[in-house]
This record gives sequence, structure tokens and C-alpha cells, in this order.
Amino acid sequence: MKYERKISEAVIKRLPRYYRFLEDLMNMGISRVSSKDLSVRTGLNPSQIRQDFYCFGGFGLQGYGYDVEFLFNEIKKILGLDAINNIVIIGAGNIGQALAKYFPQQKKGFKAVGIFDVKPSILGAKIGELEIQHVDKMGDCIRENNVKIAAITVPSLYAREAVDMAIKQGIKGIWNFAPTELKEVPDVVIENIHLIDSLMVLGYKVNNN
Amino acid sequence: MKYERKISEAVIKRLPRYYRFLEDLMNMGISRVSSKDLSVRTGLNPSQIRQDFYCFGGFGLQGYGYDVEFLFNEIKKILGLDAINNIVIIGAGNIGQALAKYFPQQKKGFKAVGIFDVKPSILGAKIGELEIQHVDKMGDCIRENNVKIAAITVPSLYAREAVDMAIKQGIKGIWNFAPTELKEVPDVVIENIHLIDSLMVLGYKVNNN
DNA sequence: TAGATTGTTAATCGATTAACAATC
DNA sequence: TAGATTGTTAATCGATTAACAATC
Repeated sequence: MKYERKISEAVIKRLPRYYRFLEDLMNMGISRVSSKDLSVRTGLNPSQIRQDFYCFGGFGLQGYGYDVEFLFNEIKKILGLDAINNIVIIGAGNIGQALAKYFPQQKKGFKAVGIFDVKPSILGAKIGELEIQHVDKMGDCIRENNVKIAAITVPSLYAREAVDMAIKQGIKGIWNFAPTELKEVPDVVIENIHLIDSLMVLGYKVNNN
Repeated sequence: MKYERKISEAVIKRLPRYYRFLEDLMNMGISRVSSKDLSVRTGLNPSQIRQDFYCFGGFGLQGYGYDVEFLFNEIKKILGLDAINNIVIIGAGNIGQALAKYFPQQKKGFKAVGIFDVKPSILGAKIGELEIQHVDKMGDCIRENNVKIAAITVPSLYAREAVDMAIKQGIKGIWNFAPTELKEVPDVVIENIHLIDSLMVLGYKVNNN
């Protein structure tokens, strides 16, 4: 079965983009799309688009194209967005609070179920629907809500510690916002959002265009 | 001259990482590093590291390695971090406010000099050192501070409009936080931070590990 | 049926890695 | 000088793109 083969990172990274565009098409009432159409809209090569879907067995019909809703739902399933994905946020600073407000109710398949910190002065404060709790309470929250993903929004210096703690409580995915490289841990996946890095790349391009 | 050749995207994206590691080395008082050392620390292949620096003419000494401070400063110059890079933030929602607090005073070479919105109820509010101003004032701010980069943190629906406005006022780089694909504009560089996409990729990996 | 467009293999392209001569 | 490690070219690998037979 095609699913068995390892899907490359490059392909996975394009899936959310397809997903977004297909959602737009659905909202526009378009029910059918060809790889050529999608190419024009996404800027990707039509061969690449077909190749990407082919990794999962292919979702189209020769001579017709792709059914928008069907394709949308297939990608939804692949990305695991048909289930509830609960996340916890470690660190209730600027970014942590912004995330807590951003994922209130299963926004796009993800939902923040807890935000944690250690700073006494902010414990108990309400961020949207959530209350900032002490990290000591995190283990319970993770187990009760079957949480697999933790967003790390603490200062770099404490990132390692926060990650170790999260993994000990059963977390399998780290969404890291600290501008530091976290050491790989077996069976745990790390996805970095290095804002500064991204801004530096942009700065370079602006100055060298 | 080597600088003239087009540097690939992949190389540029690794530069901030080198920069961060070299800063760490400096803080640890380490003055000399080989590509093999850097390889162990960054997880990158030593050949790749040398190849990357070779793109810019090479910064090392045969039989010795690289001088940490020299290399750090060269990368700093390449990334344009030896100058002040002012940015404006369009959209004073959760993310916009978090960014404004994150770049108060030339943090890592970048400085937010203005944050703009249209919502009357929040205009005038202080975010750290900055006051939320109406977007009508943005043009003046961009010219006065020679701003080249705008962070877009408005809802997707208004992203296109915000970008057009920014470009009209002379912006050359768009740091886009709206979960939408912006159409390419000649002479303007776009760098996307698609938080949802990143989280979806993480979710996929967690479920398929 | 004829036309369209996928699924799938093959070719190309670019990025990563290996190798080693140059040289400090 | 001998050892180390870069600069630089060559080989490998993987991702992208092209081509076209299959088939709706």
C-alpha cells in the first residue's frame, strides 16, 4: 500500500497549502479542479501537484480532475484534522498569550486546553477562556485531555527544561518558539518557529534584491 | 567576485542558524571552530557548512578552521544586521501586539517603529513603547524611519489590502502572518509565517511517527 | 467516440555529500 | 616538517519537472 512508503518532508509541507486553497474553492462553490487549475492558483507545477497526491495513492479521476470536497477531506484526514488535536502552551508571555487567544475553540482542528507558567504574578490571570496555571498542574491537563503537542513559548534559557518536563508528561510533539535549537529526542517530533530567523532571511532578500 | 553569484534559498536559510550558534560560542569564550565542530553542534554536514561559506568566498584558514568572531561578523554583515532595520506592524491584534513587544529596541538588529490599525477602540493604546496609530499615519512613519519591512498581522481578508497599502508607501519586504498566500509583486519580497501550516505539519508527524 | 486529464515512469535539475589537493 | 582543515571540484542523492500511456 502506498501509505506505507515514507512521505518526504517537502510533500508534507505542501499539504496545508493545498488544504487552504481547497477550502477557498469550496467556499466559492467550485466542486471540481484540475492539477492545471490548482497550479495557476498555488503557483506550483501541475506535475508536482499530481506527484504529491500520487504519494497517497492518487485522489483524482482521469479525464476529469479532482473533486474539490473529496480531495479536501482526504487531505484533512491525512493531516489528522478530522480529530480533535488538543495542545498545551508552556510560557504565558507575549507569544504564549497570543497563541492562547488564537486557538480558542478547535480553530482549524487544534485547540489550546491549557497555558502554563511559573511567574506568581500572572498565575490565575484569564487569557480568553483559559486561566494561567502553574506548570505543576500541566501533567494532569495533558492526561485529562490526551494532549500530544506542547507549544514552547518560554525564554530560550528555559526551553530545554520546559521540553524535558513536557516529554516526561507524555508530550510527543514540540512546537518550539524559542530561538534556539532543541536537541533531538527519540519518538518526539520538533517543529520550530524561529521568528528571528525568518525575519533575517527577509532582511537579506530585501537588501539583495 | 563570488558575491555576484545568486545564493540559493537553502543556503540563506541556514545563515541565521550559524549566526545563533556562533553567538553562543562567543558567549562561551570559544574563539576558534572547525567545520567538524560546527557540524556536531548544528547537526549539519561539515561539507555543507564549508560549501555554504564558500558561496561567499570562504571565511576560514586551511589547517586552522574559522575564527568565531570574524565568522560571526561576516554573517552579520551578509544578513545586514550591522545596520538598523526598522519595521512597521500592520494590525494590532494578538500577534501584532506580541511582535511589538518582542522588538522593542533593535532586538537582534530589528526594531519596531510603528504599529497600525483601523479599529477606533484600540487607537492610541500603548503597546510597550509604541502607540497604536491609524494606518493613515503609516506613510509618514515609513518615510521618517526609512522602513523597508512591514509585518502583516491583520485578518486574512484584509491582508491583500494591507500589503498594497504598504507597498504604495515604499515597503520592499512583507513579513506575512496572515494564513493566506499573497500574490507575488515585482521587487517586493514576501516571507510567510504560516503558524497553522507549521502546526499541521507537526500534527501529521506526531500521528505518523 | 474524441477530448481531457490523471497516474506513473523517465529525465532533469539542484542540493547535499564525498573526496582530495592546497596550504596554513 | 607533519598534521590539520580549508577551499574546491566531483559524485551522489533526492526533489522537481516532463512525457505519455491509461482511462474516464
